[in-house]
Amino acid sequence: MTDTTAPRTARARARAELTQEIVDTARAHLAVDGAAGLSLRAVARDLGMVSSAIYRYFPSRDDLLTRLIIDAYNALGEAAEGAEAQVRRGDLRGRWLATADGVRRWGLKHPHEWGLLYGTPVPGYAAPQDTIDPASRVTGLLIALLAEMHAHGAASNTPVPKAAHVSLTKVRAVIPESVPDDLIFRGLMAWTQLIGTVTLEVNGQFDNVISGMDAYFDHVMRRTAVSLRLG
Amino acid sequence: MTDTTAPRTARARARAELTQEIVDTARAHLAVDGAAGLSLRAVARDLGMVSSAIYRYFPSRDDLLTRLIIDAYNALGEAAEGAEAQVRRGDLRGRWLATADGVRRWGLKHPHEWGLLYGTPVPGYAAPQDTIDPASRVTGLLIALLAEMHAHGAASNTPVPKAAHVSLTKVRAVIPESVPDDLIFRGLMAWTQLIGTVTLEVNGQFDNVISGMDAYFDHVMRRTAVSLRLG
DNA sequence: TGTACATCAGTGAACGCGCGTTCACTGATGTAC
DNA sequence: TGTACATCAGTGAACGCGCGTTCACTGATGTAC
Repeated sequence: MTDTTAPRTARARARAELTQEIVDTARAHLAVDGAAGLSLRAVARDLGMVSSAIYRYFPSRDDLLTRLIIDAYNALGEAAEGAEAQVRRGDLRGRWLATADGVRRWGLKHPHEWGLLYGTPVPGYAAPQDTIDPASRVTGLLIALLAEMHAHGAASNTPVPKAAHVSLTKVRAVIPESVPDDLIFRGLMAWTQLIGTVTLEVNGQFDNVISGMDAYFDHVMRRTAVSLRLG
Repeated sequence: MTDTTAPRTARARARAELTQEIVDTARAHLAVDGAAGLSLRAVARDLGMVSSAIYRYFPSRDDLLTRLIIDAYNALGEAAEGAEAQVRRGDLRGRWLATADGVRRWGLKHPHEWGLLYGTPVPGYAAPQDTIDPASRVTGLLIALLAEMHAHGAASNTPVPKAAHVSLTKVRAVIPESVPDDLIFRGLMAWTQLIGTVTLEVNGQFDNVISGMDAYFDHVMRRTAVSLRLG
């Protein structure tokens, strides 16, 4: 009857629970006030603790912020993966559209967390190494798609100028070697179109420009699918 | 010998100069600390005034911020227009590339001002009407290009689904009627690609992904030109 | 051209607020024998 | 199973900081006659 993975002692269990409560409360504050307005004292107040007590759980405000960023990347990753997983594996275009839709939905639901990931960096905060893995989880989906597209013989071998080829050196480290330059460019541009469209929408830049963002986004992502040769 | 447009009295002249000094100092602070860190007291300190003196020039911090936003839109507009004006009028593709390059250069030179325009909105700040005109100055260039493209007979009349057509209702108010839906979508997507790429670069999202952003950006904008049918 | 009054810029003190972080402490929980 | 000591969570006070904004005031500049 013992929970094998659960923390053994009551103290450890309480600690895990309270840590989670702190993170949840902080996330709620983030959703209302944005990253700049996130305050340890306010979080402590909400939990009925004294502000210094937080320091038993997080050594500083920045560490709490890091935790929120990691959680946000994972939540976005899960949302995208979940949406993408609904689609028949062979339907590459459908998988792209589902990923895009999942990403957008999550972003609209969590605008301030979106800002934390893709918006203006928080002044004075430098993201540590720990955020890299969760961050790449989201892009992993797209890379998998590109690899499959290539394997299924997508006609996308147009050569690319030398300078443009060289600019891909770093990104090649995380993409299967066989994927040609041309396809990588299409992928990066599709990715930028997706993140850019959602960011502009979240920030309200389309407010007086587009009527009916759902239809607009859908059509834009269909066109992007075409440019990915998934049309 | 009288300056016809200049303010008449010494007082008015001093006022105009100091107002400008306040704005310049504030912009310098913005460049270092970002919008959230912009403080009236710090600006006053730099100018050797007492903090309350600022209120003779700007009724509140938000009004100063509004002024900075308007100036930034105008500066970006000028940078883009200046770059675009160098190109022979008939060379539509060259004009697009020059515009893109001008926009990027300005963004990289003024990352925090870029963030003010296209980044996460400043918490608690609502942009007033006065910012609309300067904001549309930047997009005006692209709209002019689209109109000329159409006039020069760009083949871009592929019909667009009903829902997508409807989503363009608002934007149609600022675009010549003759420009077809298909071309508007190409334009909006090119715009998003441009703003998105610069935003991601300014925020450091390409740091461990792309080596040689100049070449990357150039190639991406050439491809975008192709998708605009300027290839 | 000179005087009287109105306008305005800048001062200095104050209000009221919130923040991150440190530190010595009490009392409860966990561990080793 | 019971006791002695070590670990840890949470307290409350304090440090030192910065902020936006208001207000009564002085002294200089501008305007009307």
